Amino acid sequence: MKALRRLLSDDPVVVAPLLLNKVLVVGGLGGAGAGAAVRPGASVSGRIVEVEAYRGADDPASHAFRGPTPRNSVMFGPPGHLYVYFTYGMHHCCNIVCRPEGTAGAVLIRALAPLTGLDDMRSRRVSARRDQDLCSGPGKLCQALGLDRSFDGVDLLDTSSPVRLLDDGFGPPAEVAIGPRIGLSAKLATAAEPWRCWVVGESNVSR
DNA sequence: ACCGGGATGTTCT
DNA sequence: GAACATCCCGGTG
Repeated sequence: MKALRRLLSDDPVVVAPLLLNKVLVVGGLGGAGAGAAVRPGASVSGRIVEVEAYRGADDPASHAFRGPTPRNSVMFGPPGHLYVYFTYGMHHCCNIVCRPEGTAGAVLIRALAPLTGLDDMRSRRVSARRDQDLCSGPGKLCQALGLDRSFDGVDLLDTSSPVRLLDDGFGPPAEVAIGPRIGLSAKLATAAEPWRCWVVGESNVSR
C-alpha cells in the first residue's frame, strides 16, 4: 500500500491513467471482534475504467482553484483519501485525492466495471435497465456504491476503511484513450485540456 | 438514433 | 442569485 500512496502524491494528470484497472471497494469487512474476516459476498466493488484529472490551484475547473472551503478541504489533505461532493441537487461524485498534503489535486472517478455486489447496485439504481448502466457515470457509480458526503475524507489505503482502493492484479489496460473532460463550462481556460482517460473497448464508460 | 429540458439543493459570489 | 465535474425522460426522425 506504500507504493500506491507514493503514486498518488504526484500530479493528478500523471496519476489518472495509472488508476485505470485499479479496484474501488465499499464494505465487505467483517464486524467488530478478533479475527474479523473479509466477506466477499457483502462487498460492492468495481474496476475503474474512466477518470478525469483536476489539478487544483492551476486548474479553474477544479473545486480547489479558489483555495480551501468547508466542501473541498479534503483535497488539501494527504493523498489517497476520498473526496465526495454533492452536485445538481441530487448527485454525488467521488474523487481520489492526489498531491502531497497541503497541495490540492484529485482524480474524478467517472466509470466502473462492476465486479461484486451487483444485486446491491441494482436495488439502488432502479432506473438502470442493463448492468452496463449501473456505474457508467460519476453520479451513477456513487449511487450504485452508496457513496455520499458521509464518506468524504476516508483513507482509501487503510485496510479497515469503509472504502478502499486496491491493486487487484488486473494490470495496466491494453489500450488507453485520452480526451477532454466532460461537463465543464467552455469559458474555463483548462476546459479543453485532454485530462480525461478511459479503457478502450470497455462497455462501461460514460456517455 | 439524437436532442431538449426539468429535477433539485448546496456552495460560493 | 447564479452556477453546478449529472441523470433521466419524453419528444422527434
